[in-house]
Amino acid sequence: MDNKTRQKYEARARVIKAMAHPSRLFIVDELSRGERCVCELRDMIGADISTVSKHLSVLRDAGILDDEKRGLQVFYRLRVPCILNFFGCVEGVLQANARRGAAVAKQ
Amino acid sequence: MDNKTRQKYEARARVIKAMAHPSRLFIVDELSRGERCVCELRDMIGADISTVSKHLSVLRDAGILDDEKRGLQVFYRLRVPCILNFFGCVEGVLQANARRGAAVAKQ
DNA sequence: TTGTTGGTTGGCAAAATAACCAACTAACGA
DNA sequence: TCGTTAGTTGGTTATTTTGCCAACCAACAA
Repeated sequence: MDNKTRQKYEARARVIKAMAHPSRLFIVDELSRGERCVCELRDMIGADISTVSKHLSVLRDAGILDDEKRGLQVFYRLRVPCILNFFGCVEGVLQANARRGAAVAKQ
Repeated sequence: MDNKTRQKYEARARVIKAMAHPSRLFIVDELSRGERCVCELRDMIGADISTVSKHLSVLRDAGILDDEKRGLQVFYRLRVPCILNFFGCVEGVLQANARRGAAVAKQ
């Protein structure tokens, strides 16, 4: 694998990595229904606000979210809606796993 | 977020996490063109075979790959082709980032 | 100006990942 | 049986990620 190819996959991995955390997946899912401020997300997730803020900046830095400050609050929204397509496929994987789990259990 | 919801996002994150590495992304991409044995992937990736083997088991354990031993070799293949849809969206994010980077540079 | 609210940043400790080497197993051939 | 090849597993070390607390910043109100 040459250097250019390696860089291509590293760039892709940075985007995927940004999604690779339960709270961050929740955020993406929630923002698919419209923008939310940090405090709303903190209430839903139930973690320290600094933790939520860091998750949001991971997603923003990856190019998945945009932020906008209005008054005291900062609102985040999805920048790339196609990111939602992930969920369908991931659910498919999980359901296939469940079926396989059941089949293995029967053996 | 209740416990059941948390578990849902944890399950999804496990699948996404399995993809969140440059070599594993490369493997998924390569297997989209057909099954490959471990040694072929090792040659392409250029890492120790034990490293490649561990990457493959991460993807298999997540339910993304299937493996089959034939003779001395173990062949891996994609179990869930829809995983490829990820790439299109990820490329879109990267291109949007590049445009934004150019725009920021112009400021 | 002072206080308050909403959010970000720095720092730290704990946990998870990653890569290699070494040891091992399985399948095959001589 | 013995050696070889293909791959997996265990162990170790280095790096990254995570989450909280504390300190800080920005916008607004009193």
